[in-house]
Amino acid sequence: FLLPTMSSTSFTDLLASSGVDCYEKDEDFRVSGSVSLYQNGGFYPERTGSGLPKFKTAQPPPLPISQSSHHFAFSDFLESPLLLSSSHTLISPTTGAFPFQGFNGTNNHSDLPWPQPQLQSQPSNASSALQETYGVQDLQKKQDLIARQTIQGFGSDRQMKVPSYMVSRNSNDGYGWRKYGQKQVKKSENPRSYFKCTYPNCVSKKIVESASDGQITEIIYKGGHNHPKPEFTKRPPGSTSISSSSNARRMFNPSSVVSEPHDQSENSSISFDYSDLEQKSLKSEYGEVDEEEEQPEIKRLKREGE
DNA sequence: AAGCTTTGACCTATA
DNA sequence: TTATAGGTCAAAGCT
Repeated sequence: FLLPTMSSTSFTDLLASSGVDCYEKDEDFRVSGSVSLYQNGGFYPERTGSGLPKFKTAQPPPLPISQSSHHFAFSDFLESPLLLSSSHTLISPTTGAFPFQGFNGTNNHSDLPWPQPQLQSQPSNASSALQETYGVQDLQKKQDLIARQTIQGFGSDRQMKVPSYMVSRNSNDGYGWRKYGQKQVKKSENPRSYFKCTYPNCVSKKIVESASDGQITEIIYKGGHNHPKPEFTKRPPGSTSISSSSNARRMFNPSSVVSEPHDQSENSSISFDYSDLEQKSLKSEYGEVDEEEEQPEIKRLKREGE
């Protein structure tokens, strides 16, 4: 299942899917692979007995991810934050930081096409990481922090910021988000922006904490989407790239045909094509060779899957 | 005109 | 009960 290309997926591709891709077909709350980070990091929204999302959970439930491919789209894997921890992490084009490099091999998934069960079932890893990262002594009091394990602290011994282009465009995760508030909170020097999913009746929300320079320092997801990613996104005329939405859609309807191989949507609230951006960034700023070689492969394989 | 962001006010939970 | 902080509302303005 195209696994060989997964390791080539850049970290930024994964981060780009900052949304909790947890479209539910039923109350079973089946989630797709991209939730793995949330599992480890606590973004995973927990369900209460009433079926309502339970936010800020400290103990993410066991991840019911099927490792079979039929619940999983390649594009979702491409977007999966899981790979953020892979050995193929990239230098952030915007920050110059090495995102998610803090695992130091203990949670190295570089050779894993999919989150390993033991990792999924060990939320304490996140706790430990946080404890090391932040020196948190009282995890009971910090469960909220754990639940909202941020990208910046995910197994890292130093703050890792998400390149601003990944989120600052307001959800490069294929979903539409509408900002409904902003607040300066005490616990953080950076203001928080509050977003709601624009899909009708979708209660999914996210909170983005960003520094003054536009860099995202924290992303908190609340609730899961009760719908697939929008299939059609706005895009500039003449665009020929595939959007993450289109890719994701295939997960729900594998037989669907994506007419355009590379939907490059630049609509700020719908989707954003990071792969192109990343490629450009890598080429122009870092002269990345691997990505230059492998990105076309990814695109080619994407087309093959259609 | 629709949909978005901004932003002060308001609501709610917690200590 | 009150103070505080975080989250949300909603009117206004913008694109």
